[in-house]
Amino acid sequence: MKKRRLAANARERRRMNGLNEAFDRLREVIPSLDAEQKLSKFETLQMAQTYISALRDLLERSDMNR
DNA sequence: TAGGCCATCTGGTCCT
DNA sequence: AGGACCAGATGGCCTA
Repeated sequence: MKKRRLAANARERRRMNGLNEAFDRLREVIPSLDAEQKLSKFETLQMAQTYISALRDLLERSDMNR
């Protein structure tokens, strides 16, 4: 049934939209060197991981000073 | 114009 | 059964 396929396509499109919105939100919270042009999805994940590691590091250091 | 990034379609599999 | 999730294929757009 062609109708079902089309409906499934639409759902998939919506699903990917949700995913992309999540990527946009993630881009907003990670600092990027040039705010100029946006990071690709892959770059976004990489930067997020790097950023989180840096913050975790910072946290550990500040814990040590108390 | 070749390579990177992306959106969309699709069929398979898993979950409810 | 039907929806959610996933990965592969394909084609379009942009830019280095």
